[in-house]
Amino acid sequence: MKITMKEIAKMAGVSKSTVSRALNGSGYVSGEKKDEILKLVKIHNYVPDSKAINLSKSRTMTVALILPSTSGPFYGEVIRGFEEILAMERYFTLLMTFDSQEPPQKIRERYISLIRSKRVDGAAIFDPEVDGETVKEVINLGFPIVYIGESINGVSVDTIFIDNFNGSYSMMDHLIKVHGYNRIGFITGPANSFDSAERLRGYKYSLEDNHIEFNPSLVYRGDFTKESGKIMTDRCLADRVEAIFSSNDEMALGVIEELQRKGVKVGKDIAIAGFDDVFWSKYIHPPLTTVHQPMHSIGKMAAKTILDRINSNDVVKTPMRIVLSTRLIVRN
Amino acid sequence: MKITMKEIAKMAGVSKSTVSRALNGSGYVSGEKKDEILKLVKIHNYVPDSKAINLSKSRTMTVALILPSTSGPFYGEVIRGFEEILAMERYFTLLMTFDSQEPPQKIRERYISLIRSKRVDGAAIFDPEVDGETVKEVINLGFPIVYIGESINGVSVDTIFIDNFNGSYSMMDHLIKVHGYNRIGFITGPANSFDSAERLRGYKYSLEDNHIEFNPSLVYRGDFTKESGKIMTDRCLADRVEAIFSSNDEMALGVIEELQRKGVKVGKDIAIAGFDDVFWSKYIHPPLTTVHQPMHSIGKMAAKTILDRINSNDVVKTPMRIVLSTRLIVRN
DNA sequence: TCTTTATGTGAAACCGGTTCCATAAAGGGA
DNA sequence: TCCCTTTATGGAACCGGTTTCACATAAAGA
Repeated sequence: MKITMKEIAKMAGVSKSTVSRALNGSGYVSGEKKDEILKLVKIHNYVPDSKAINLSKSRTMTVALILPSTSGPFYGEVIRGFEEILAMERYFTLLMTFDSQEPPQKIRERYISLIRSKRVDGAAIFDPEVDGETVKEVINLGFPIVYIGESINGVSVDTIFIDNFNGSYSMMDHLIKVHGYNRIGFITGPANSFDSAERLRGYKYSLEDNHIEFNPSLVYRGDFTKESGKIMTDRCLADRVEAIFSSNDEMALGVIEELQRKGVKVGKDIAIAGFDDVFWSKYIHPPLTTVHQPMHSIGKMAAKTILDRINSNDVVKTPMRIVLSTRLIVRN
Repeated sequence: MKITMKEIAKMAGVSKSTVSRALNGSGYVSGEKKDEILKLVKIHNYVPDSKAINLSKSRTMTVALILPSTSGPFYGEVIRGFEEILAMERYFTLLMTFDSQEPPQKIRERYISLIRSKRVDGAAIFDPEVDGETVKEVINLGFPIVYIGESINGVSVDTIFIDNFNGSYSMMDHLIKVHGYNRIGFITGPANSFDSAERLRGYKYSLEDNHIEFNPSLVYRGDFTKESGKIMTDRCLADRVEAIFSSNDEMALGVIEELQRKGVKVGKDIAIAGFDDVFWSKYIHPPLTTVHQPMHSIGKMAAKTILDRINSNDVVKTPMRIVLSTRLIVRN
């Protein structure tokens, strides 16, 4: 059942070393012996055991992708981009997810121990609420690591994230300049969300640059769920905003449903804009104007960055901060 | 940088064997030595190299999940269910995807070689258009394998799939018995789709059981894309059907959009039903009546089945066919 | 007191490859 | 002809753990 290199060697009347060389094309092997070995390999369907290769080469050709979930509209795209690049370089993707129920400490313990056990050659980590201390601990492991989704300050680590600020800024610019709205409400995400904070910053700066005074009472704290969008709708209506800019599509959907329930005409009486461009945002009624996030590119860049680190012997390579642009999607 | 068991042993003044036993709790180790070893392990942050463990135990604690993609509404759910179960048993998930561009032969070559290289202890394969020959080849590798998404005939292999037939049957039953429709059009998927074929079968049997004659001219060949839904709409209208049952939600959406463009009242002049219950099907206007597919459960069952095979020393265990029920979602 | 039996430990083999090194024959240049 | 490469090959060490086995000692049973 399990044929090893040793047996191939015996059958071919050569040593293991020669079989290894023949298979890898390393070192010298005479033509005839090579043919004979390759013939036997084919006949017996021999495939080297990757566990042995991994050990002796001390690398696994595997990179971990660590993220909060695999469902929902984003992560699938990230995974796809990631896997796409890794597969091209003959690397494998080890997936690790953590659900938000799990205590943060446990989550980090899990992925740190994964990395320390050297089961993977590197890791891309998408841990939206990670703290600086953890990041430091992780990079001190001396492994190729890239953090996704957040700009981590004060720590030397490769990061890849989305330009939330400019995405938000340009959406506001659109609402103000193209549609002429002045009174625009903003629904934030949860307090600890870096993404949300950046989007709020874009909102503020755009107002300022357009000479509209920032009114804190038009900023509503949501939590990225549809439900919170619904809840905030009433308050927006009470404040008589002309447009609502929701910091994600999910809440925008909540707003739309609630408005429709109340008989308010979305897009006429009040305008809605979202952020994310999740895949259903073009299917809802009316289609949602939103900011597209290049999740697929994020996955690809993460993979490229990691491979770059793995293949670079230059240990002291300067960490990079890769910012990917968003794109305004105008629909309604 | 890299501390090994040997060095821990030397520092503790014991042999590797003792360290190994202390760490794994196997065999006898005296209390004091154990404490001393554990102390050193903690101090030096020692974590055994999983590559070495893998080799000597000849298992990897890793299971492959092989599927066509990671994006879209389905696969994320499958992955989530799969990973969820594996993580609980301290197994890892190795993800492998293939895009539809790639020639089928290459795809299979890739995953067969993955399995043969013994990089994983088992694999769940979601390969919708796999042929019987390939499946035979795969199971002859003697590895724990489960095929997802399709009932494979004549081959002894664990399979997990959705009850497309009954899902379709009960939708038809609903349309006929509850709404009293007699003239129902059916839009199929592509010719090679097993799912689509089963749904068509459900359509036919339900007609038969309800004493309505099957009319082949009311079956329209689509290809699961929204576009093909649009295209078929005209023909449905020409044939003056009372209801259209689309074999997936995507095409149903195409139909709805096309009907609305033509000014036909969806739900009044003509009824539409879909299949899949994708995320957005409840958000479109009007909300779509459809058949829910338990993708999350599929992932979970696949993982459980694989783990079961891995942990069972009973080699000749009878293959299982696990059929997961669909659920009718009535919305409009 | 004399076996058994339970406990504790290290040397060495093993998992299945890669790689270093010594050795040797063949070919090429002076 | 002599010396130096280049080509070929096998033995042995190594990667970093696990596991078997032999042996030693202490506790328990007869």
